[in-house]
Amino acid sequence: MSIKYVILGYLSWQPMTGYDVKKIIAESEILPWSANNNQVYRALVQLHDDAWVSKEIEQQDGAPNRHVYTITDDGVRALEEWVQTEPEAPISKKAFLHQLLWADSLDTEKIDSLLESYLNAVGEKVFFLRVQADRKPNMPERSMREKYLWEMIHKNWIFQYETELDWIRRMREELKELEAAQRWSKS
Amino acid sequence: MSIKYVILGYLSWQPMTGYDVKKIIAESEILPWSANNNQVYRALVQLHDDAWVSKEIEQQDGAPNRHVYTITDDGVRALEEWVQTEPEAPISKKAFLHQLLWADSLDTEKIDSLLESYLNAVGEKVFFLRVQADRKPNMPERSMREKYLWEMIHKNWIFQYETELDWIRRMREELKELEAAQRWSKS
DNA sequence: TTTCTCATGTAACGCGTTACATGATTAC
DNA sequence: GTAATCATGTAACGCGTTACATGAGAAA
Repeated sequence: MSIKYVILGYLSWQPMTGYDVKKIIAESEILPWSANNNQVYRALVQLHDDAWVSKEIEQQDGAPNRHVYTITDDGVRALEEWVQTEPEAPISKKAFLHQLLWADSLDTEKIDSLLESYLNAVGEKVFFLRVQADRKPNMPERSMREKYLWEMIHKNWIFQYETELDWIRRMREELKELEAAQRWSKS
Repeated sequence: MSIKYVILGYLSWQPMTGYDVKKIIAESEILPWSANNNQVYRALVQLHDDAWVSKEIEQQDGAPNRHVYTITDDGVRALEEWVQTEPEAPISKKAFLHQLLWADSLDTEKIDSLLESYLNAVGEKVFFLRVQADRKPNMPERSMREKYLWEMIHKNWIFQYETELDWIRRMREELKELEAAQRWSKS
């Protein structure tokens, strides 16, 4: 997936330095990158090579010079094209589900406590998503519709994790019932 | 995430060759790997080096010899430990949402048709998930509980994509309303 | 005095992907 | 005759990660 275009997107909102971009990516709950220097600074070099951004160097003393990147007309066009590329279904990595596939060797209590841990992990994630959806840092609101788009995108993530929470709760109950039913049939 | 352990899991169900493993991964709707040779055959070499699987070579003529891998006691133990490792929240890559973030430069009709394409992509995915959840290929059912676990894992994926479909439908309606409201206020 | 923020960059490595390579048998 | 299935493997490459490297000023 293209971190390159995501960065270009933010530059279409405001001119920024690599350091700024890095911070936005690191703080965001919905951008799935770790925001390491390697990727961000390289992407900016690429964007500059493509002439999708221009670069201005602000002299500083006491700190390295700031390289401020600004989107160009070519960049605006490239972004608009990318936005219209054929949508693809999301791809999720649910490592825990792969663990669960082979969890039948554990007793039901152990499985239940694993599910509880999973519930907590997902719950925490939702919590931070909610906080960020409320505070709206680094969220462009250049029009009512843009504001709506951003809010819905945040809701998308919240809904996804809430669906997960429902699934966990349901599973914990049903596993208890299954266990009870089997104990009954054995005695 | 560890394709290595997923492969070990399947070997805990049945002894298999690399070719068999590859087919299972390729056919599965819920395993997120492309099942390329490089990964599968290397993983099997690693598992063998770890002594988590043993290897038997079946002589054949007309085709390469079959290398049949069988899980060892050490392997069973390693799998059981891995199953109990601390669960982590899922990580999703929703490339389309990143496109939508910067879609405010498009008119509402264009956005709607993008959403429609996304709806189709996700709808197709759900369809195949449903088919596979029904047919249950390569699904171990060594106990009632294992059967239940596998069914719930498939449902998890179906629920996730259905939540996505609901979100898309809602968004398409709300965007139309927003558009109408704004046209009203302008005239 | 230690830690945080600002600000840029490089090196080494892991995981995953596509494509390449071989070759017999079976099905259409 | 062409394509799919069986069956093993290697090479090149891209994307992402952690860790390394530097260095000043401000805050705790």
